[in-house]
Amino acid sequence: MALAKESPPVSKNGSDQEAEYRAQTRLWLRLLACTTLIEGELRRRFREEFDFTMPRFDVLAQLDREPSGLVLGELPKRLMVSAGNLTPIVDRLVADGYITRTPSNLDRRVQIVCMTVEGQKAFRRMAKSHGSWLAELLAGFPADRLDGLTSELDELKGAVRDTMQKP
Amino acid sequence: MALAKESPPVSKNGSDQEAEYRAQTRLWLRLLACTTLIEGELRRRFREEFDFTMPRFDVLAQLDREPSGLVLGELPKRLMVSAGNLTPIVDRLVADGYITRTPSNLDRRVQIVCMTVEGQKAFRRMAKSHGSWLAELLAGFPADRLDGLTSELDELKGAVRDTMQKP
DNA sequence: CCTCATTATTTTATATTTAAAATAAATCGA
DNA sequence: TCGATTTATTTTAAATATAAAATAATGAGG
Repeated sequence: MALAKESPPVSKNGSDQEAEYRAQTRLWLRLLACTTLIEGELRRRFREEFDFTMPRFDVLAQLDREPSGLVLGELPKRLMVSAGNLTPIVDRLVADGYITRTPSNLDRRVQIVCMTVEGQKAFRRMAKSHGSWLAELLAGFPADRLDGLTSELDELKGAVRDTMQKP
Repeated sequence: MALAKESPPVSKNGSDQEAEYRAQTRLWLRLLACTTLIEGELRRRFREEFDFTMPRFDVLAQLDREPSGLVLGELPKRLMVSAGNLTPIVDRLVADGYITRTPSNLDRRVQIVCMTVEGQKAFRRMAKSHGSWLAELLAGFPADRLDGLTSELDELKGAVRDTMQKP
């Protein structure tokens, strides 16, 4: 591997560094603003229309793609839901009849969660609304730039994840 | 006003619409993923290093730019903190000696909050860490594309806000 | 004045979130 | 097999979030 010649200068002078700091902060604030704006509106509508929270919807969304069910412990890995948080969410989804939770025969620590038929119906109804709400909110953004922005964010996500995994 | 000739076709055919839905959903999922990834890491570090939450930091950040203090009711407008939520946050910042809260003489309903000297010191210390953490997390993203991405997100935010304000 | 509507803030009730401790079951190595 | 470690999940405790009701002060009209 080439050790020297890591393209541009490795260290930056003070004011370059400052400028980069500011640009990074601006980016972060915009990212946060966009997300909270959209998330707040989606959450509000989910609550009003379906008395559902986003994490509950996310759990159903995951199970919808796994008709044979999913090991409970898989969900915190795929979603932004902590394990401790998952228990009451699953409890309520079971109580509402949207999913079932059955212990595995092979390993009695493991719970397998699976969507019920009502759960599937409810999920599809909600997913449809979710899609149209999103379309409504994003209607003012040019459709031909959706993919470009998505790619940039993909790259950003990858860069952040790489940095976080190093130590 | 021109009624006809709204540039491209007003309605799209089914599969175009579907494709746009998917592109919008992908964008939203990336946006959410980036934000939660960075936010989670920043929150974790804030808590570990300073025993501080982000809303508490945000309040100090606002007050830092207003040396003469701010009317309490101004904060929920500027930040993503609801009014009911603000009370316990401010209570604790007062208890910790970072800010003061004094009723206005002109209107006894109004509270004016103002940063203390200790608050300023604590804020600057935390803001410095915040900046360097962000720089660390975003180091893998090309510096010369920070501003471009920020502009795109600005536009997205504007588009969403416009849509939300219409009804 | 007096009442009604508005505004600023707090309180309340309920839900959710997180980290960390606890429980419980499985596995591995001596 | 025994004991130590790991793994899956739940429980707990503290903090926060939300909406909605309550409180309190102001101001505008009649």
